[in-house]
Amino acid sequence: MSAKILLVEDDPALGYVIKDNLAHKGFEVTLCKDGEQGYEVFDQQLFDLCIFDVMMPKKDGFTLAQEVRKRNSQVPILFVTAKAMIEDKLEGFRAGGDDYIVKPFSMEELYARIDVFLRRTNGHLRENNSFELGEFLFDGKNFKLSHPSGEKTLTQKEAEVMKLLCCNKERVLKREEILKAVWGDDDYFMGRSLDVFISKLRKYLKEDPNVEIVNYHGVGFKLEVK
Amino acid sequence: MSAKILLVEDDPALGYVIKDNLAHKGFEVTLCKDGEQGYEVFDQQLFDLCIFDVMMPKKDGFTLAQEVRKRNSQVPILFVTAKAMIEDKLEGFRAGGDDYIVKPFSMEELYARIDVFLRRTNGHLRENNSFELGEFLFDGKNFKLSHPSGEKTLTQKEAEVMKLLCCNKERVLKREEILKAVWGDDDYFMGRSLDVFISKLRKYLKEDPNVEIVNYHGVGFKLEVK
DNA sequence: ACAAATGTTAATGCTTTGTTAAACCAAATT
DNA sequence: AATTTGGTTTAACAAAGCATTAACATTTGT
Repeated sequence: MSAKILLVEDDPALGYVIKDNLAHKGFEVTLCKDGEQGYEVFDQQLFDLCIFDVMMPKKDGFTLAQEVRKRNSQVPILFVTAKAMIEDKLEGFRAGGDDYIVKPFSMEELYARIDVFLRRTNGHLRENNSFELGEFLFDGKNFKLSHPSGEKTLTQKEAEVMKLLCCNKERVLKREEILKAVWGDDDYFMGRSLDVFISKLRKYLKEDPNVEIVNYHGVGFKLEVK
Repeated sequence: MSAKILLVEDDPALGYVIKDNLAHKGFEVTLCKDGEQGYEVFDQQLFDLCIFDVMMPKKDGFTLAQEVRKRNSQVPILFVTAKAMIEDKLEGFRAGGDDYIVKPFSMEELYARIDVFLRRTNGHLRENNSFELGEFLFDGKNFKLSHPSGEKTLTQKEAEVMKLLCCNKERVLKREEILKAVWGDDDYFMGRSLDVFISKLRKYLKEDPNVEIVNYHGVGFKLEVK
């Protein structure tokens, strides 16, 4: 399954070159021309990796990255920067698990970086599997949902759905996306099964009225924390 | 008692970020800027863990590690490497009980590694593989499981499974991981064999109701001590 | 008001796990 | 070389644990 990459780059020429190259390598690339558009698109799809140019009109790469992170999404982000930028800022992000690449760079270099990230994601290294959800704490690794009032161990499927929701907190996940990610496929019965799981999770989460899985009729679900 | 960590990293920015983060987590970190300085410092204090950057001026991480090994065979060493290095060399070290982490990495990942190491040191007896388990004491080197009420010598396989569980106490170990680690492979019958061993170990452990091997349906097992 | 989508609960049935015993195998012993 | 012995794997069957399906209620959009 080819990795989906969100590329946000304001220079049309460069953007096109990168997209084209990556596409040839078998990646599925979505190109946006500025930070705002980038955010909109990010909000609607699941990506395996983001590549953000740092200097962009409307919304720069760092701001965009911060907004993405607010979503609690764990996608790795690779920054493209014109030259040795403010090292501090870049290092900060690096410590956060992201990386950067300095223009001009060769496609080889870019592949190398992407490779590291994707290997890491699949190679179970990137497992920050703890999520705060209002009064809850969900440990995706041990399937434990804990709350001041008690602790519940979820089943595998429950945990998988929960994790997906947590990774995409405050954002509408399409039914299809969830089914694809957790069930691997999408038919009528799986859809109903998903509903059953949502129902179960809601039951577990009802201790804290501020945490809610809301339905978007005909679209999907969103995990909200007030 | 906070663990003492020796960090040798030539990049000042990265070194600082790591040190700062670890310090916040309650570790006592000593930062050195190159291999030579690192060795001097190592020579004067006892550390619970070393983190060495591989590529450094004056003395690289591997060389430093070899010198350290000559002195003190047991400190775990975590290598930090710029990119997919010569895998062979890294794997060699890994077999020696050390580990490595590839840049860029998140602090979460780093904690996870450190955690594994320090947990391994657990019963403050890293040399003879001793683990405390409630009322039990398991000596992984001599396969002896002792309890106030008596002592039992485990067989090879029993001990291997037991040890793996002990090293990963309070964590869910996937069936696949156990099979890979103990049997080296993973087929249906090995899986059943694992179940048989779990059953045996449970029998041995039932003297202390606070020690329990719990099953995670469809996933694996976890050793819990209440 | 109607059809489609979602919520909820319960039953059904498949898969995984628990346990015991027999088969198997290799090393040690006679 | 045969036999005993200790340990691991296979087999067989019982018991749990879960996801799915079904069935029915409720909500939403048109």
